[in-house]
Amino acid sequence: MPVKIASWNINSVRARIDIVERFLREEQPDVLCLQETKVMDDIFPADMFRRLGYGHHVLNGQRMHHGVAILSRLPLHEHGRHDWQDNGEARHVGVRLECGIRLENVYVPAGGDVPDAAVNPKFGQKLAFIERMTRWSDDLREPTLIVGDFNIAPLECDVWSHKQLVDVVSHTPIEIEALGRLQASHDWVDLGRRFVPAPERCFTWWSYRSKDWTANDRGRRLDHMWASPQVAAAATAHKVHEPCRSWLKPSDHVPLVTEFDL
DNA sequence: ATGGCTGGTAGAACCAGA
Repeated sequence: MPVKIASWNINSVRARIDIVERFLREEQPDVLCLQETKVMDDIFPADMFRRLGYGHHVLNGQRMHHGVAILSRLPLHEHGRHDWQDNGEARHVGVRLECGIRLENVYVPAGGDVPDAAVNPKFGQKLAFIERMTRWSDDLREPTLIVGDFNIAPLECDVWSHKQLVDVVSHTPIEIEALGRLQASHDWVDLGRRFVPAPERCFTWWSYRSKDWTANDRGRRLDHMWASPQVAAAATAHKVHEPCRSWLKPSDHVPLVTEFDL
């Protein structure tokens, strides 16, 4: 059975509701995972999703910041949410699809400005989040797809300039090593690089601060979809939906879309 | 010229993102 799964850091689902609708109409994913919804569950803009046939909602939101959501045309069964920072922030929710696979939607902390846990606690929290995810992943035995904003660009070709970003949070060696341990803990397959082999350009985020994001293309690959080996084997197509970065009032991230034959 | 912008919330000479 073909299943199409999308993931998008939306940077406020209320501010972005019109382009989310456009994306659903044009792309027709079966399941949409959102990060940075920035809204409490009781005022989540659920009507648009229901109107378009996405009647199954699993929400883990909070006021102002963070927040994740899974909207689906297929039945979902929530199986849990982890607080991998142990500080109450809403950054994960997991569901099971009826075809059997688990789907985990995660928003890894950005980590602040200074890549030194001694002077910047947010950086330490980011590393702790990844380490706790790794312990969770160690024990995982079911076929799983984990998607979201990992806030780490692991490969040299995942940023516009490795040399200029090597000391910038999101591309530092210590973060990349932590992400590598997470990947090794379950033999996770990086679907982005399965379908777009390195060193081909594959950015998913461009700063708002550039007047024209296309002009110098200073992007990073911060968003990812990782699959258990047997789920990865069922993937038939994958893309980064770059045009969304030019839509009206865009998010600074663009969606990832993967098709499976499950 | 990688912070130059943006959203939420308050009503900011704010905070946070990455």
